[in-house]
Amino acid sequence: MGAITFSIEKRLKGALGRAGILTTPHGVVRTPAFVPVGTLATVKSITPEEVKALGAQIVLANTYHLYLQPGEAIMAKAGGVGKFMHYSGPTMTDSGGFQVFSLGFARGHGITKVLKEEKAHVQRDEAASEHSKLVRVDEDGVTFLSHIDGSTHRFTPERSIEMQENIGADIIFAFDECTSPLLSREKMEASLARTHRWAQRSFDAHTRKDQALFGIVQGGRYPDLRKQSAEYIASIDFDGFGIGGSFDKEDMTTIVGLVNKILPEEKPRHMLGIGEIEDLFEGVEQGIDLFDCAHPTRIARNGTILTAHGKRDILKAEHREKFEPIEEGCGCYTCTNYTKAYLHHLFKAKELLGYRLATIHNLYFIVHLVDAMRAAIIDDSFFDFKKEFLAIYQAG
RNA sequence: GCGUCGGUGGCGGAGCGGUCAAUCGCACUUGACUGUAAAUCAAGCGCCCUUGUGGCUACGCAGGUUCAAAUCCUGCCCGACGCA
Repeated sequence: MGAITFSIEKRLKGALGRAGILTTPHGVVRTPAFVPVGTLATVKSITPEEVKALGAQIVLANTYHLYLQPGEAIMAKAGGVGKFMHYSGPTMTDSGGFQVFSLGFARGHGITKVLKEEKAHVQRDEAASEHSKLVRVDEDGVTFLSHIDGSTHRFTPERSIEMQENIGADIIFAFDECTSPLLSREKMEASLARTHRWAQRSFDAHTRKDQALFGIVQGGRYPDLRKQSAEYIASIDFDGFGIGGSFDKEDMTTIVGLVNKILPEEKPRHMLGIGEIEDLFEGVEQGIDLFDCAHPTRIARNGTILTAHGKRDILKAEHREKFEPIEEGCGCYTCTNYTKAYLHHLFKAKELLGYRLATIHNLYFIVHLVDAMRAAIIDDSFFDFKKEFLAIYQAG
């Protein structure tokens, strides 16, 4: 080790949760923490200074997207993503493995990585392993057609690591395959075995010791495969771990708990791409230290505002004359300065400021919520906090 | 006063004898969004119901022609422009 250190400050009694401190070359992250997603070296619509100001401690960017534009060479010349985007805090990059899914099977199937009950009846295994024309997976790696211009590109574990070293984040991830939640058992097994081989190759390819490398646990919705994956990935000396892949909404908690019971507790665990309110509580309880998720920023741009009383669609006419903050008592920049009526107007008019203000609020909300979970672990009130918060949130 | 063009659903604007309850855009309503191809996408949008190759009322108003009219004819009302 060396790039990062992780220490546990307090454990959650009766569960796997913990409050910790993660130290990176660019600063400290108090965990559990929510990591805003800045795919293209920008958290869409807001500045890095605003990201910091709203309370975020670390940002995650994406290798596939940065590789396509502006290109890893630019990142390297700039002195790394952080410097390039003028963000001085800790950073991490995803390996591009998620794009195997998002540009592959997910495309055109209307399927997201977390499968909800209502959708479970649709074509469970039917064509579930097919990828779109943009992605082709083989043993050695993945061939992508650029979603931008259709040109062909090749990712292997070695290339992913090389690119991530050029991009230069503090924490990087092994190259994996994020599979569809509809994938059959048989195909899941094959994919998992390959992801394991890719994990070892990623580990072997990693040379920059000022960057931490996290291995990724897969296994879909199969508990035994998840267990097997956790054991295998834990056997490699990664600096930390990501839990990736797809889940059935109902048993995500169980699977995360099962995995975290196996992963070494002295290393940080990152839940990839999870960020709905209920899921964050479950994840923290089950021992997750970091979460990244595009959800809060994306729904913000689409007009959905997170509040303690549930989600609100700012586009609805009911907000037209509400000259009050989105959320009473919220300390974010948006709520302390602007009204629902104003945001409603901005969204109706498709004014850029609306997207900014909504993004600032949603990120503030979710970052502070996870911070509050941390505080609750420390003062032994996590379960009460969870119960009370969710009761109000889910009541709408 | 004469002439020309035009009056279509909340708005703009198609249609110009049947397949039109009426293309399309906007607006509006609802829903989705979980390691970001997303400032995006989907559905609905005359009224009624036993929800259907269902009924009813509709394309300025009133008549007429036709098996059939938003679409053709006549009159009236209204608007724009031109000429007096």
